[in-house]
Amino acid sequence: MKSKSENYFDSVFQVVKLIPFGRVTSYGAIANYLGLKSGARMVGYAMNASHNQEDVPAHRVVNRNGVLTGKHHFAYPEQMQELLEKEGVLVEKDQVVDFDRFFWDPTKNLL
DNA sequence: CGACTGACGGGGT
DNA sequence: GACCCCGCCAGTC
Repeated sequence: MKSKSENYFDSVFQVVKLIPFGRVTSYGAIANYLGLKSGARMVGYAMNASHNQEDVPAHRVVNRNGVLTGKHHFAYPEQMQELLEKEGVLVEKDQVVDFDRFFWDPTKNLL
């Protein structure tokens, strides 16, 4: 089932899976890592399919503003914030506190 | 086949 | 600093 596009989603999933505990990243960063530069939206789309992938911590993926834009897509909106706070990432007003500090860039995972 | 939408980002006004 | 518009690509109506 599914189309060949599944491979594209899989690529996004793999990157998201690489996000360390207590870290967050942005859609644009993942898109850039995949070469989709402006395809940040596609990353969010892929995350929508991540519902079938428990190993994909979509809650660690926020927009470049550090805002939990996709919280509404979880089982319940508060789940995303709860999961992040459980990992030590404080969220206030649907926004990650010290986002720049917790930000994890996939292109820097080589470090 | 055509048009709109969408978990975004960047640039311009 | 806030607001608006465009682009990108894929999926759905």
